[in-house]
Amino acid sequence: MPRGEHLGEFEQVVLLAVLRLNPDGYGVTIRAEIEARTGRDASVGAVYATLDRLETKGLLDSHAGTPSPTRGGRAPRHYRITPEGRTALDEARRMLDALWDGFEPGAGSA
Amino acid sequence: MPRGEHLGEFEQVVLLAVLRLNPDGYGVTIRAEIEARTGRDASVGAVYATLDRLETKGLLDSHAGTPSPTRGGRAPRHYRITPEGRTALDEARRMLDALWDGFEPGAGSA
DNA sequence: TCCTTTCTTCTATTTTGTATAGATTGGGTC
DNA sequence: GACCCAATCTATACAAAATAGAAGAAAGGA
Repeated sequence: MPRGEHLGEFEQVVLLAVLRLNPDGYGVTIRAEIEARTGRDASVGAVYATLDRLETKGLLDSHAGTPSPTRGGRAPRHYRITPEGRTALDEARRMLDALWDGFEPGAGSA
Repeated sequence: MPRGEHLGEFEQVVLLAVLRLNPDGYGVTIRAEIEARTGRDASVGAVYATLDRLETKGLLDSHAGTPSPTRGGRAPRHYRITPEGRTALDEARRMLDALWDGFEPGAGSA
């Protein structure tokens, strides 16, 4: 198996959050989405580092936004998922589904 | 990851394979199960290292098996998932499901 | 004995994940 | 118009997880 082929756990989470917010998500809202959906409070640095890595891999791309918040603030950097990113996500999901098959979550018995 | 809170990507895969093989999986068969189900050819070292880490965390436990293969061979170490392991798996799945919700895989563009 | 088979351990290295601190930007305030 | 403040991103350092493959160990047969 060629190296660097799989999405890390947090990479999947971030990619999914970007997908949900498409195409306007940026650092702060992405982090908020993760927390809102999963209850997981990721650090700011963790989010940006992962976003950056994902962009380097071509799974995400970004462009500067216009700074128009109610008061002050630096221009946000918006992220969009690329077709490659979407494919990687589907692939990761397919893999997990194949392993879960027949063992639905919560089915403690057996 | 604050003190063993989240499962890594490969940790999830290995845990799931152990669950499927419960309670008789061991290194070699676990690796084979992963390959059979996902097509992913994980290295031997990756599997054992992960198994070990998972056991240290209490998500898996192991016991020596009896060596009864058709011909020779060292005794295998069997792995079973613990209730904590099962809980961690359900939690990881719940998190991913929450993020996928409304964006079923393969649904390409809106 | 020693060879073969099956399975596990070990060590080194790269990739991912996390935290903290700080730089940058633009608007408000006086 | 200099200064402060809040929102956002960047840099750096380090910890944990993932990878690769060679080496070691135990059991049975020739």
